[in-house]
Amino acid sequence: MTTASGEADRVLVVEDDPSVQRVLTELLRRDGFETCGVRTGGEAPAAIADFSPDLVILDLGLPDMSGFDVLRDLRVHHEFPLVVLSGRADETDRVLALELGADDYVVKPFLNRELVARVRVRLRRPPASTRPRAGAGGPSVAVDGDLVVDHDAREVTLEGSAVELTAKEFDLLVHFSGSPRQVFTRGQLLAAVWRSSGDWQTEATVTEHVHRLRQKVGRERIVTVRGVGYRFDPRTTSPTTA
Amino acid sequence: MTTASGEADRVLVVEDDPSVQRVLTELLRRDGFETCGVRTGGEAPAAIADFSPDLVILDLGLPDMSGFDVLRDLRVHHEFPLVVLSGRADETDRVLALELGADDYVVKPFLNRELVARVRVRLRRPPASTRPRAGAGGPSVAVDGDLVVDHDAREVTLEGSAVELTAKEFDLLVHFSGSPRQVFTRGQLLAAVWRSSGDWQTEATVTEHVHRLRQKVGRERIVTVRGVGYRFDPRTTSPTTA
DNA sequence: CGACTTCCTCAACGGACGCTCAATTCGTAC
DNA sequence: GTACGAATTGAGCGTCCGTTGAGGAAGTCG
Repeated sequence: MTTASGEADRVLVVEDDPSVQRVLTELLRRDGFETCGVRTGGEAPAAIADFSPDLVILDLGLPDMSGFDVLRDLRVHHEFPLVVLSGRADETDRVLALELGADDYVVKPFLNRELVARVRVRLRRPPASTRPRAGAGGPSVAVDGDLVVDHDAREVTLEGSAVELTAKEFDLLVHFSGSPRQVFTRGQLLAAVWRSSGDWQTEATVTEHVHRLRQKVGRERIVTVRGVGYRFDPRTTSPTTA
Repeated sequence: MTTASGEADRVLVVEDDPSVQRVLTELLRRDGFETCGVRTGGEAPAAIADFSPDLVILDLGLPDMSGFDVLRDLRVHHEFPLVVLSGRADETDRVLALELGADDYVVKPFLNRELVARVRVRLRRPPASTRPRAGAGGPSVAVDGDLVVDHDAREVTLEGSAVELTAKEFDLLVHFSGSPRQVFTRGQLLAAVWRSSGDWQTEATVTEHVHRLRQKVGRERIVTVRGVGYRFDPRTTSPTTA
């Protein structure tokens, strides 16, 4: 029952010691995972792009850069579960790694079956992570009735004529149209759309942008869920029509 | 910055050793969690119903029953993250606990700050973009005869037509429909649905909301258990059908 | 390098919605 | 018949949302 739907989960192992690397990949492969290994933190980004892992095992004691830096970088750009391996058992290191975004911290030397079990637990939680990230995966154009959202061109047309959206308005619309009928709280929208800026904005900002967006794409497309947040409702005109 | 919007996460500690119990609850409380402690596995279900924890810490070495049995039972009925504590360091125990549904396994004696860090990791809110779509995990739509409860959209339809529910009414319905035929006292419903506001509301408020909910989803679905509370009874139309 | 434009942020306010609770009526158990 | 618990109603009041406008940052053009 490891892999519900045919496809094996992919695990990327970032580990400089060749023997540990071999043990890990062999263990995981025997357990039904697809694996890929790199030796340095510098190679990780490319490997992630090529391999699209569902989970990453990261050795903190890499030769080329601080493991904590690698960890932070990975966490900023990616959402897959991240299991940290380390030779250091200090509490400080453990806490730091976990707070930087690691989902688990395993001290070397590790127990083989336990490590595999921990990997499986991390892959069990979020059942099917949304894979369509890398270029080819997701559709670059979302359509809803007479509203067309072109992600690549960052352009929106309504009834055939272009709609001028600002950057934030567009990001907001993309987020909404990517999960139709899903209710988002203002906090969630802040986290998703205002991700870049370090300082936390007020939730009033979200309210105001929703207001602007409504004026431009039609008031009825974004419905207010009082006490909770907002939801993007696709135009379900008369289903009989077409 | 712990949680997005004000509300403290609740942690239930199931641990027989009083001193460990005290250390744990004190640690967590100092870190901003609400805590509740019980001493045996047998007390756990009632504590969960009353306290509605967001995470449970479970000592495997309980006096009254096998920790593994408790673990399995909890996992069957609940979805909250579950951190296992144990004095036993054998790999077999670790693997077994993880495969039975534990989300983490910490060996005693534990490091205080690490344990808190691990609790926080398990409670870390999944980024909005990772939200499980309809499908696995927790079903995002509950159906009962002609009543459909869409959790993501926070929308309810009865016989195909939409029902307008307020925020509290919806939360209440979700809680009920998540545990059909389970009787809840008004106090339990307050703890589960009215969790945000620090001051305890009157139980009369629950009565009144049940009343409103009945008007909207059908009187017969919510049964009064006199002297105790309420229970959600699914439409057991003709069992012969289907 | 400076003026202009665009857009982001947030505070302020009016209005509406819904939460809360008290008071009264109803039903049931003893 | 009486007493206790639940149902129902209604009104006060707090909270949340929509809207507007001003201040300010960032980018653009001359």
